[in-house]
Amino acid sequence: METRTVDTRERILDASERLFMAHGYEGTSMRQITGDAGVNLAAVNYHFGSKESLMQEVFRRRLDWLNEERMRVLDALEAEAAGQAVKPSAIVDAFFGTLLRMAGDENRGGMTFLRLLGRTLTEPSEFIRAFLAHEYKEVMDRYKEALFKALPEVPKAEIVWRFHFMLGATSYAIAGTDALRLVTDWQIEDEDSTDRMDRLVPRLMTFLLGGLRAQLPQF
Amino acid sequence: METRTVDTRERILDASERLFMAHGYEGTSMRQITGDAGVNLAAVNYHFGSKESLMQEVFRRRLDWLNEERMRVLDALEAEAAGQAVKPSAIVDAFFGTLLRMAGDENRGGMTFLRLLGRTLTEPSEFIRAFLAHEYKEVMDRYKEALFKALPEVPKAEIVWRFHFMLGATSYAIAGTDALRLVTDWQIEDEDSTDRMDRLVPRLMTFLLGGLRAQLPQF
DNA sequence: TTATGATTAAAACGAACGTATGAATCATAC
DNA sequence: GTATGATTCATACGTTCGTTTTAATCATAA
Repeated sequence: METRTVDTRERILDASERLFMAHGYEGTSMRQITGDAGVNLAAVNYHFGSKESLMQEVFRRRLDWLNEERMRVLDALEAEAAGQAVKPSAIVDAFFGTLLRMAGDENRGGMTFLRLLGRTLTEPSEFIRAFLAHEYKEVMDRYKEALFKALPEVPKAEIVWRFHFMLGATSYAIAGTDALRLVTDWQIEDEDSTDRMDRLVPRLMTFLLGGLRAQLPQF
Repeated sequence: METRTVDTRERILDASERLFMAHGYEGTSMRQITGDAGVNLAAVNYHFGSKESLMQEVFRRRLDWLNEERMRVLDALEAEAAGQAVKPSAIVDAFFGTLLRMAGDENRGGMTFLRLLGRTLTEPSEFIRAFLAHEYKEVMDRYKEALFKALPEVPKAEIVWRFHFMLGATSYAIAGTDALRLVTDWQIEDEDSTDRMDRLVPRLMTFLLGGLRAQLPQF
């Protein structure tokens, strides 16, 4: 009962991750998934119950670790700061850097999962929206509070918005690592695709911090 | 042949814009669209040929004006600069500000279209990706060149990436004008929803320019 | 007023969808 | 080796999908 089950479940989850990333939830059929995974059509309903539950499991498998890691890192930063405010750059790196570094970790989904996450955050079906809101709530609240403390001179509403802008920039940065040229037909000459992800992290971080710390707009 | 046809076409386009925005392309059925529009099921295929062509027309109806307007504004800026480089803030406002100001113009789709555009940029089906790439190519190239000229000390690859980050932040800012709390459960207290859009423009612009002009990352 | 072309309407098409069923096959424990 | 429960398999169910077809209805010009 060991290897068969585990293999089948994993194969389904891997194929789903790939296909949901490429074609979205509604655009991916169970027959594509089971065909790609090389398992029987009925296997998804046997192991996961339904397509919706499968989608949730695809996310849970990755997000559980990601959000726990984010909590751990922020815990460490706050312990180190010993009551003082944590630097904004450290908070941003803990949240977005931890996410981006998943791209290099194939065991945690790598680029495929990141791109799936990026696109799903803007195309949420009702059920997945509710699911993500629940999965993310705790972490979001922690980081929000940390930023409030780190930037006491910036109004809270402004911080919330800027966090949201950062999410968007990051989402596009991920989703568009090769989709960039698909929309814009741009090319970045002197880099091959392995370099690109390594350079993306400092590039994006610089951009995010520039935006986060920008001078307040005048009303 | 006048009012009937035009009405039916417009009613279909309006309903499609709403429904595609709310549920995505694959998640919206022709029966929902024609039901919502109050027209016969066959009307879509009669007037537009297919669901794909309908989707393209939904975008063309709005993007044609948007991209022409972006061209006009940039033309004016460059004429005014008389050979000198245009200020980055002016370029960013011409591109993103022009987009955001559509939100207040109900005749040009308003928030509904903006949110549709925002979500579609990250969830493109193959056919719509190709369509958008074609629709946007000319404008993108113009603005890219303008930014190269405006920021000669920043490497071109860096500018391309930052443009992409700005697109992402803007897309989220739009798509999330009320979806923010759906993912994060955040609330921005002291503002009602009419205020929110007006304040969003300067907020986002500040963020974008902060990111665009951030000090270069150290490799 | 009648002929003509454009539009709408009702109904049906085959294909694909997510899911359920019951038999076959597997691994394990006795 | 046989019984038992877990898993896989082939197949079918009922729905819904985008599209097509054919007839009815409308607006307009002769």
